[in-house]
Amino acid sequence: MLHLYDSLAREKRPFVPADEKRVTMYVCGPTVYSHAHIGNFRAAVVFDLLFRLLRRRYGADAVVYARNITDIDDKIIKAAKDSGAPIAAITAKYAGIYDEELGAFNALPPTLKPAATGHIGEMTSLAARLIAEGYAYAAEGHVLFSVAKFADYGKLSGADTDEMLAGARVEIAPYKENAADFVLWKPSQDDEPGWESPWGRGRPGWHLECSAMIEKALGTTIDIHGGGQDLKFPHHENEIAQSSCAHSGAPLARYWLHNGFLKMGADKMSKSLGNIALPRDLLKRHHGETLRFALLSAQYRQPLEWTDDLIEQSKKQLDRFYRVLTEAPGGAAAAPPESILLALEDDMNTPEAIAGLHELRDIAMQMEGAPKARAAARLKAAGELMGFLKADPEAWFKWTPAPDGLSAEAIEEKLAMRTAARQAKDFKASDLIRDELAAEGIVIEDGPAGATWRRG
RNA sequence: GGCCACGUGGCGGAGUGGUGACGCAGCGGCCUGCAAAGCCGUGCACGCCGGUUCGAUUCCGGCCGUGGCCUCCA
Repeated sequence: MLHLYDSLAREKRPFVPADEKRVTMYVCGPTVYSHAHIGNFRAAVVFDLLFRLLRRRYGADAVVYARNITDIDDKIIKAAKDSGAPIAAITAKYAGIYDEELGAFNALPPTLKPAATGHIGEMTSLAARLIAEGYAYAAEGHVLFSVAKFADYGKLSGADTDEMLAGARVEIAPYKENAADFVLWKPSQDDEPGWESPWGRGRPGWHLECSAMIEKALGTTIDIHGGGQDLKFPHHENEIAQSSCAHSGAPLARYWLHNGFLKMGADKMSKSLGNIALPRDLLKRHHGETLRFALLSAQYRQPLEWTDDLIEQSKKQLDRFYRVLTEAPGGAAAAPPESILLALEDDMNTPEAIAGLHELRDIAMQMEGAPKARAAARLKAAGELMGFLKADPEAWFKWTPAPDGLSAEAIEEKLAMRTAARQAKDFKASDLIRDELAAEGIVIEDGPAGATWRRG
């Protein structure tokens, strides 16, 4: 039984989908105006893991996972103005890069990737319904949601709007009836992209996008809504308000999941602080799977400090797993052990699941022959459930991100020279070659079947 | 100021009312020509102060510290 911590209920609850034949999950995706950072990827990887767990339990075709693309937004408009490139070119470029880089992290493609600009009609329709029902009002080309009309506003974040506004540093727009009211639709200047609407030419507010896309792609009430903790307020609070009010009080999501942040030193990693690490740069030095392992090395709700040491430790652990696979390749398909499934289904306790992988590795390493192959196959199955151990084991150890450095051929050549020297008992010469290779980051290992090399 | 998290050994990071996480690093040993890998062994950690309890790192209260949200943000 899968258990998930529901941020709205503030407790871990057994997960029971409304319809086992169609399990629905929505996760707030990227705003595509520049490169995503590794913190953005934590959410994507965490919910990719959940997607995998759901697919395993309910069947690959029974899970509908939508991750949106925000391709209309003030930051995108600014990026277009700054660069002179058309908006569509910018959004297509960064949406493509996002998918490509996430693929390197072994993330499965979501079932659906709805884009905001493809749902303008749904958004204006939703806003119009909210006005008709008395939950929203139009003013000076804007459409605003009237927070006072929704009694549950603030329930998710625990926020009291009066209190929050008292201490907040926000300027209150004059057209707002209530300071906490938020924008559903806003007018566009002539040099800004816009769409015709009953309230004049304009564009959607960010929160409205998600509500409209969820309604269209997944339905009135979805099973799981995910995102980062910083989206709780106001974004998810506003989504709940919009969707519930448009649907006669029906809940937007049955389970709300929020992942914790990556930290750089003591601070949250964020674009505004500028202390970000980009997958684009990290992938130049590290295997995507190593980075995925690092992201999953803490339970998803906990903060995780992103450091080089974390990446190195992740690599070393994966090396130990892959070593088993090189020693016992090609085992028959196997099922992951129950203990690892239990850990993962317990609100995605990845550290405990990883401990289970180490246990499997220990068992496998002490075996030989067919039993070893079976144990290795179980390790591989358990790893793959988490999106690990997907690479060819031989290739894993020889993988290098950079085209510079010694080629495999050059290494093989030196290794052959060293083997000859060793056979002649000329250890001085053989050690010299080993030192030379070590200087290039190449580790030599003498095994019963001869010498092998790997990139350390 | 309001709201919400968190504080575990050198480091990362689970978990629990009463011996074990796990990993990285370290140390000792086996193996090896020497290494590497692997194997064996090893280290009385739970922010502070009270309370509840036969017993608390684990429950309750207070304090201190750190971080997040309240403005775009995974």
